[in-house]
Amino acid sequence: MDNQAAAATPAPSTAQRILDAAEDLFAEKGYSATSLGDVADRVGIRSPSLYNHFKNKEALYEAVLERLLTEFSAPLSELDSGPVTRERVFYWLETIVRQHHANPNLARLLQHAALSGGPHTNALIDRLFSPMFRPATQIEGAENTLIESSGLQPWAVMAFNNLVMSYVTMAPMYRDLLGQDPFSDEALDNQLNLIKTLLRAVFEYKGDIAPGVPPSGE
Amino acid sequence: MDNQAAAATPAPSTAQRILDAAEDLFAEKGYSATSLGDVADRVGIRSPSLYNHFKNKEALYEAVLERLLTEFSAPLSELDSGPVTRERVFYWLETIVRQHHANPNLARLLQHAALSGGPHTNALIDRLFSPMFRPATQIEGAENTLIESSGLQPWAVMAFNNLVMSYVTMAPMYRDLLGQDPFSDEALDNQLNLIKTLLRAVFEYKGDIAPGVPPSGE
DNA sequence: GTAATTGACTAACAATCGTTAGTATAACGC
DNA sequence: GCGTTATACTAACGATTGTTAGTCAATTAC
Repeated sequence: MDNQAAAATPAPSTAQRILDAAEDLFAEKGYSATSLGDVADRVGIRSPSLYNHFKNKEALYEAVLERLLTEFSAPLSELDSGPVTRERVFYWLETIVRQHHANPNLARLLQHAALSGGPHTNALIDRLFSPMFRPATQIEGAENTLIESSGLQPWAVMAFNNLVMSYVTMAPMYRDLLGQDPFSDEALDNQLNLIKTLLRAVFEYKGDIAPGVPPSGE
Repeated sequence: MDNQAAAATPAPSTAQRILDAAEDLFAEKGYSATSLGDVADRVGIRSPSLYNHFKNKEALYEAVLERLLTEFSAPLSELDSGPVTRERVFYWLETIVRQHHANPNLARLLQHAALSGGPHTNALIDRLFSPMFRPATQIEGAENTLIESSGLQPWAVMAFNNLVMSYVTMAPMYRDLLGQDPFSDEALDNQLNLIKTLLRAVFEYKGDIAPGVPPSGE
């Protein structure tokens, strides 16, 4: 009768179940469009009972955010030290892609925050993005690539990050457009393939910086 | 006294001013987080007066969407016919970038719709994205590039589109991160430079498809 | 000039929101 | 066993929401 298998994943506490429900709803609808009644309904309790676990809606949101940020920053913390080789950049990108596939909610929450430009944005920026822009960051052996030598590096870093995150935030649209589950293993492979190919192209491209193309027709 | 200069841009009607205000607010906060009171305040009227111009909130939203879609589809309609050359792909990308810089609201509205996966999404998809995936679309002279030959083409098309749109939807974050106005002329040049460089790298890259990088550290 | 239409307004509604107060029940400490 | 704590509940609040009804001044039609 004792469920040792379930002991590995013990029955989640009410607070955790509230966090789970709130995370999904905040990520889908955003802060103000998510009602505490919706959260409570998903948990199977009444909305005033939420106040036994969180001070108010704002505190619940911040708890959701905190849990997501620690979840996402953990696997990447090991990259903080040591030289930044090309291989580590690839590994870093692949890790991020897999993380966002495993849990799309952080990207969605971040996108909501960025759109509304609310006060939540700053905390997100500091925790997630600022580490990407440490001044000493330069990729070994990439001194003369198009990105490094053209002053576009921070833009390029953001671009690749956006590539990963927008895939997640646009996922419902991908589903309708391409007719397949954007979170399937096959889709994950496709995205990894594409994004690594783009990164390789950037690293190995030896041509000039885009000189501009005459906008007139043929 | 007659203002001939103003005749070129005649005083906008109340309906237009409502559309302008609603467009900004829907794009910033999303549908349900935007109240008709906010819209009315921006126009300088009371919220019930909105009903003299639009049937209800939903109709106002759809009118905003309709105006944006026609505004954005017009400059690109000329690309519907004729062969798809590389130069035309560059021109198409540059046009899209410039459009979204001139008015970021469509991208933001689209991002809100995609996140919430609401019923508005389908109309947006059909009008904006489906033309990108006409079956006969193949880029002249690109038969053997990495994108064309690897079955990644629709993914790549979406990736480049996401690159453009996520720049806009993440603009507030760019402002705080990079410390400059993401919609300045200089920033526009930077983004155009980066995105064209990426596209050139994709077109001219002759290496293999990403073979995967051993994820183990050094 | 008068009638009709437009478009603003105020007042008010039902619903929903976040939140508080007060109560009851089950579990836990000693 | 008993008091304490934790956590669920119902009832109710003030505020805000989208929306309707009805009024009134200004513009337009003839």
